[in-house]
This record gives sequence, structure tokens and C-alpha cells, in this order.
Amino acid sequence: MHFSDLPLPEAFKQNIKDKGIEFLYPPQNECIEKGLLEGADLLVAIPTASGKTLIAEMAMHAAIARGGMSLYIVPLKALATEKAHEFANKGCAIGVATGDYDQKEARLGANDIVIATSEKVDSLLRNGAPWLSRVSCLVVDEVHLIDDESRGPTLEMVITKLRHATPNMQVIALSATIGNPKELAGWLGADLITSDWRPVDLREGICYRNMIYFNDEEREIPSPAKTEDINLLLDCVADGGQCLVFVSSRRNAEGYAKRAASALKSEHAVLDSIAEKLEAAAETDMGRTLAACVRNGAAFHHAGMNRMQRTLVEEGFRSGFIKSISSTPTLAAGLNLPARRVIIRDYLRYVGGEGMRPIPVREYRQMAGRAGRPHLDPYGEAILIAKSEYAVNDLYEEYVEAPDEEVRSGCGEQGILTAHILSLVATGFARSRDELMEFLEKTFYAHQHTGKRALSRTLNDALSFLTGAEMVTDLSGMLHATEYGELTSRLYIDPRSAEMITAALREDGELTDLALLQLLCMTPDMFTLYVKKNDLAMLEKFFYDHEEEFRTEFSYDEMEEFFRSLKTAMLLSDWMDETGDDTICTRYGVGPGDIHNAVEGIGWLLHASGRLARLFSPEHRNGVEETTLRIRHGIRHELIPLVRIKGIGRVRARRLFTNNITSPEALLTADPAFVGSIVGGKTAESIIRAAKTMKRGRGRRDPLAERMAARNGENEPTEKGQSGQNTGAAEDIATVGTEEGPGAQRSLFSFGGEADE
DNA sequence: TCAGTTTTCCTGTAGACAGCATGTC
DNA sequence: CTACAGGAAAACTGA
Repeated sequence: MHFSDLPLPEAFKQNIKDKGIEFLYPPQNECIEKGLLEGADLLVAIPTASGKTLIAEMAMHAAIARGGMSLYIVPLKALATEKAHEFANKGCAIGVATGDYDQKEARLGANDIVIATSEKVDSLLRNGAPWLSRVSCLVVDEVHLIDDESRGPTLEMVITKLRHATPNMQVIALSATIGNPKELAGWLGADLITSDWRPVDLREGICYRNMIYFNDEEREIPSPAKTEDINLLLDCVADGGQCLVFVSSRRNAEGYAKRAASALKSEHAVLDSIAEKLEAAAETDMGRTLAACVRNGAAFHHAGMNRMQRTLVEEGFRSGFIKSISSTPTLAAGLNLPARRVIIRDYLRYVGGEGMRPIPVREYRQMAGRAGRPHLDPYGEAILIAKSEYAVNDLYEEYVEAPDEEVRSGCGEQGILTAHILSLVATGFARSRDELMEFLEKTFYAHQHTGKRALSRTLNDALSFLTGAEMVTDLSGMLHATEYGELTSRLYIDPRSAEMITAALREDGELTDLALLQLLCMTPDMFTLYVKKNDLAMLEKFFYDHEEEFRTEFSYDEMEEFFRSLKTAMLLSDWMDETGDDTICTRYGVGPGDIHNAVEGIGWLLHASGRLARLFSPEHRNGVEETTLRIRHGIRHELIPLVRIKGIGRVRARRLFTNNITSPEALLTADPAFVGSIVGGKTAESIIRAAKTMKRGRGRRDPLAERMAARNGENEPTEKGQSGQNTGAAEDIATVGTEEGPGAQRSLFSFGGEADE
């Protein structure tokens, strides 16, 4: 079918045509035939990169032309921004709603298409976004993620809630190939489109001893290097291609990049310029390693990296100069970054408590699907590396020829379900147990498990937890969310977390920063750092030093969990003590990206704690809010008034403070030339201007900052942080080129092995 | 005696959503 | 209390 003949808005058609697309792919045609443009519900389960996005766009534009609005649900924030760029300039207003980027409520509703993560949509539902009822076309990207243990249930509930609220809404579900597409389509009441068609040929092979075994041929590759993972790369590069290499750990990703760099030895001005950018911003060993690899045409990619590092690597690869990226699974699920050859080197991954497990078939397909850039590569190759001769056949059977796995609902899990039950009651979706049951019967879980008994029991458990916690009241069958329940639901935290937090807030006695951080790290909403053997001595010492502060209790089998929370809390407390990134990274064996994630996560929970404190324990409110600010900016107590000024962050605030400018008032009375000598002339101008406008009352009044300013004015150094570490740590920021932390930190390390049992 | 190679032992193990209110160096 | 790969240290080899 000719694209321009379709009944779609001209602006959209023109834009697609400009991209060189004239004809539709076969699966896309099939969707049109099944009524894609007339509002039909469809489940499209086809391989990666076979044109799913265009299918969604066509449906959305058709729906918009009929006067409706479209919602596009994605699994990752990064994907939301990527899709926003893709959808732009096609005659429609595009809005993005994710946790860290969202427009004002009213403006979101003014868009034709809103792109959002599933959690954000859930949150919007809980907070009653009125425009959601105007959505006439819902697109769910990667709907097979319903199977995901941690986030799948949310996606499933969001789909169920939206359809429950707007029954005649069109649903387009996009999925990877799955084992039970009919079952999923049955739940959605959708027509099913399956296909194994691809725009670029995909050749799947197994490599063993420099021989690649495809189903129809075998080919020997040259072996200039010792290991075949590098030979596979060199072979592909010699042919003008690029490689994505998937490995099981960060260390392996970095290790591969180092070997690839010394084997490739690429030279190019573009590589040098990327490497210089990386070098200039590198604060850690990892950053320097990355820069050195990139200079030679190789890179790695994992979650320990920060945003800038990742972006530079992705761009360098897209521009063709970086020849290989060795990556943990980050890249498989995330951005669209295809390559001629995909090398799946590690097909085993460590699973806590189970040892090494083979990765799921779906994940293999996800990675393999990255092979072959449409219009650029003649074909794509996905190559698994076998560790032994017999593994060649095994891998062929277990991955290449294996059937797709089925999607299973995770909504039977009580812990997760409780949060959703609460939200259903709080938002008025359901007002009684019967209505809840009626709703739950619309889930995919109920569709998969026909007996009601298990679901009914889980519901009872969830309700008794919620009533016991006084989040929900049951007045002769009528369910009602209390203020506490309502707040928990809107804050989007797990009811179990809310209970842990309020319990600690209600307890008598002082709640120190550290105790609060550690407590929050124990909640199911916080992800925590992995504890290494090397950390144990440090953690144990730290624990005994602060034993009486902690509010959480733990039994022997929660030991690991406790240590993880302790390590994470320790990192965060270093962060708000202004310890430098590089020091933190080496001390805890993490990357800058990990610091960011931890700060981000705890910031959210701290915000929630502040709100809970207002409700239950006003005497803790100020303390919690102060900690929230300190975490957000990574600053010690005394800098709080300064960071209120626009343009001042942790670094400038510390510089000003050490130069005796300790408050906005002091900044205004100081000699501008002096301020300029501290932060630079231009910056000085702008921050002084900002301080003035703030003074005029245009900035929001902040009692906390005012109290702080008053105290700082009296020149009272009030510190209650961990003694001994303060002075030296602060210098990490205040002065350039500080050598090392103070003695106290050293001795934590050298505390040594005797702490072991 | 030393450089190069093989064996043994020990260690470490992926990722990332949500609130809120606006802007780092 | 799972299992494997990678790296470092130790042991070994050959001139």
C-alpha cells in the first residue's frame, strides 16, 4: 500500500515521506487492514525494529484527526525523550510526563500526544489529572514488560485502570514476540498481529574457536588477537561495521573496552575531541578509563556512568567513529542504537541466591534485534560466544531456535497489590470490597487464573494490612481512604514504606540524619548498593560507632539487607557532607551514575517523609525538610541559605561561605568585585541580581532558610554531623586539588580483617 | 636469574520508576 | 547458601 494514499493528516504524511518512507512494511499493512485507523484494538507482537513506532504514530494521528487525544506509555524515561523527538514536527503538540520532566498539569492536557512512563501515568491517575478521560487512543510500548517482576504489575494496573475509566478507548499494544500472544490479545480484547518479518536480514550464529556457525553455513574469522570476542570485533570493523557487545557485569564491560581499544587503535580527530570532553569532566578512574578507550575507538556503557558520559558514547557510536560499545543490559532495553554486529558474549548472569542463570530468551532476542541498521547495513549479525564445543548446539537450541517465553502476570503478589488496592480506594475507583473484586477481575492476572479464590485471599490480606495501618477504614462494607492512606497513595510510595517511616517518626527521641537515611534505605522503595567483602570492616566499624542512633531492627537473615542499607546511607551521608565525587566513588566502589541514582531515590523518599511528618510528627518536620534540602544539593547544614539563590549550587555556595559570605544578605552587602574574585565576574553579577530579586520577595519565603540565615549570621558553627570527618571532607569542594580525606577516614579502611567473623 | 607461561586462588556479580519545584560549573 | 569468569598471585618452565 502506498503511504500517501492513507487517510491521515497531510502534515504527518509529508513528514514521513520526507524521511524516505513510501511504502509500508507488511506488518504495518496488516494493521491498517485490521482497522488501525478506525479505532480497532490491536496487539502487535513483532520483532524489534520492524516498524512498531510508525504503527503507533498512524493510530495516534488518526485518533487525533477524529478529535481525540493520545497517550503513549513507555517503560523508561530515556525512551520518553527519544520518542518525543521522533514524534516532533508532525503537526501535533507533544508533551512528555516523567518524574523529572513534566509540564504543568493544564499544559499537559493541551497536547495531542502525551508520552509518559507507566508509573507517571499511575501517579497522574492517583492525582486525578482530568485530561486522562479525554484520551481516545492508548499506546502501550513494550507491553510484554507486564511480565517484569518489579514494574510489570504497575503497567498491568495502569492499563486496567485506564480501560476501566474509559471503556471505548482504542488500545494499541506493542510487544516483542512472545509465547502467548493470543492470551494477551484475549485480555485486551484486541486483534492480534504477529510476524517474524524484518526490514534488515538478521543472521544468528554461534562462535566457537574463531568459527561462526550459522544455520546454513560456517565461516572462519581471522584471529589476530588472542580472544575470539576481540577477533569478532576486528572482523566486523575490517568490513566497515560496528559492534555492540553484551556482557554480564560492569567490570567486564570496562575490561572488554580496554582490550578492544588496544586492538583497534583507531585514530581520528573526532575521537580525540570526544575523549577530551570525557577527560575534562572525568572525576573518577572510570571516567579516565573511558576517555582513554574512546580515544582508540572503543567504549563501554553501564549504569555507573553519568548522563554526559553515556550521551557522548552514544553519539560517538551513532556518528560511526566509536567502533564498539561493550555494555551491560542497559543498552539492550534502552535507546535505539543499532549496529552491524551484536556480540552476546555472556549469556549467563548472576542472580542473587541462585548463582549463574542463563538469560531469558526474550532478552537474547532484544539484544539480537539491535543487529543491522536499516538502510545502512546489508544485514545484521547476532553472535553468541560458546564456551565449549557442545555449547554450540546447546546455544542454538536454547536461544536461536527457542520458542518465545510466555508473559505472566505478577499481580498475584500481595506486597505489590496492596499499593494498588490503596490507590483504587483512595481515588474512588472502588468503594467496597465487591467493587475491588470486580476491578481485579479485569486484570490480566484474573484472565490468566480463572479461579477467584487466590485473588480473593490476596485481596483480603491487602485490605487487612491497609485497615490495620489505618490507611483505609471499613464502615459496614464501605471502604474509605483516611488522610494518611490518601497521602501515601498520592506520594506514590509503597504502603509498607509509609508504615516504616511513620513508625520511626512517632517514636520518641532524636531522629538523626543518619538514622533517617538508613531507615529510608530499608524501605522497599529504595534500591541499595551491593555490599562487597571489602566493605564489611568499614561497615561494621561504622555500625558500632552509631549503633544507638539506628531505628530499624533486623534479624540474622536480614543481615545482608541491613548492611546494604547501611552502606547506602553512609554514601548519602558523605554526599551531604560535601565529600567529593571521586572520593565517594573510590570509597564505595561505585560510579557517578550510582551516586546520582541514590541521591535521586532518597530525595524522593525524604520528600515523602517530610509530608508524613507534617501529618504525624510536626516536631520532626523541620529536621526532615532540612535533610531533604541538604541531600538535594549535596551540602552541609550551613550552606542552606546560600543555595536558595538562583545560580548557586553546592560548589559556589561552599566557595562563598569559606570567604565569609554566609547568607544572601552578606552577598548583597559584599563588594561585588570581591564576589567576582570568588566565583568569576559574570557569575557574580547574575547571582547578585538573583539575590536582589529574591530579597524583593519574588522568591518564595522559606522559614527554614531564614532561621538558618539568622543562625549563620550569629556565626555559630552548628554541626551535628559525624565528628572528625567534617573539615577535611568539606575541603574536597572548597579547595582545588585536595589530596585525601583526613585520618579518620583512612583508619576506617585500615580497621582491617579482625572485624570478620 | 629472569621473562614468559600455566595453574591456582579469590573475589564480585544489571538496572532504575515515582514527588516537587525550578535551574549547575 | 547458589556458580561462574576474570584477575592477581603463585608456581612453574625453559633458556
